[in-house]
Amino acid sequence: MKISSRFTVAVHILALLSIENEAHCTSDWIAGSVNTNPVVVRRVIGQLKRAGFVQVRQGTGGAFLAKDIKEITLLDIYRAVDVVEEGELFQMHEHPNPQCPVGANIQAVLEVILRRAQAAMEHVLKEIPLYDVVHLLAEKIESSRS
Amino acid sequence: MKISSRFTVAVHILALLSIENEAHCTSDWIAGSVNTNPVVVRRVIGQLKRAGFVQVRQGTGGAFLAKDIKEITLLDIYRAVDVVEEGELFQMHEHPNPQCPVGANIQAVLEVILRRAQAAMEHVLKEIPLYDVVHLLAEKIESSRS
DNA sequence: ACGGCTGTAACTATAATGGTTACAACAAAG
DNA sequence: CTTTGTTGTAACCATTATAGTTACAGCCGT
Repeated sequence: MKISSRFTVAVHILALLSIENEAHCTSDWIAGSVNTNPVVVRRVIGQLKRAGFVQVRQGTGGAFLAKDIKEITLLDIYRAVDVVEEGELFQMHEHPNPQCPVGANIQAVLEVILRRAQAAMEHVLKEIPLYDVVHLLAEKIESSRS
Repeated sequence: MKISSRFTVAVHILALLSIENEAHCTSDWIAGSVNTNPVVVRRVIGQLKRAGFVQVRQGTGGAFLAKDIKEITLLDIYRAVDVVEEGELFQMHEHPNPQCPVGANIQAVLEVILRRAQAAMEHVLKEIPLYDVVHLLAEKIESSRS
């Protein structure tokens, strides 16, 4: 099972807004870069808006960044698009038998360990500001232009 | 999205085989502890068998451990039950627009970062032998008996 | 008033999960 | 050698999430 592409799409959108900040970034135009449907883009942008990362111009349209890219981490984005519940990356089986000593205790033991594993993954995301992604991207774009 | 409970069920089963090693561990009996259907248990055991962690007695039935629990890590189990593809915890969107500088380069940038995040999570699992789980479990069982 | 864009609802296809029934193959016990 | 209990696997189902799509009311600048 994979973590929904909503997350990587959200990063794509934000990086796009940062790099093409002159353009009139409509959902249609963004969808062209991501290669998906404009409605999918609007849905993700809706979540980014609620998190305060972007704003959208009413009527005339177009999204733009509403927060410094040094102050948005990948973890913030990951949380904003709601791809993994807090502390619930791993699915436990519902009701192990409380009569069985193993069934009665396995969940408590596993929960501690699995939360730690999840936290390790999320910690990596937390340490990476969107700024880094944008700058790695800018470098790559630069070098591929040559 | 959550990682399939096949993983936690597999850990449950292996811990059960270790702790109740006297018992005649049929899929029916194990299913009673996990609280699921025996076929679900047999499917998981099939994967654990392929990985060489358990053996099953033909005809008469019953599974038992085939490897030292100090030599099985949670990562091994996680791999055995095939819950997350190698390096693909995060879903990328299929074909970002190669004409767009962002679309053309975002995946390469994200892949490095996201693989690192996944690796951090899996590293935690790698450091935990089944032995630790079984012993934490045994302690808990002991203390809840009092 | 027009035209282009957004936000959202509603519907769809696809895929994975976990549960269930069914049954052939197998081996031990009588 | 037949009975009994178990395994391995196929087949099917309900449920859920994802991602794409159509449709349309509402907004706002021109």
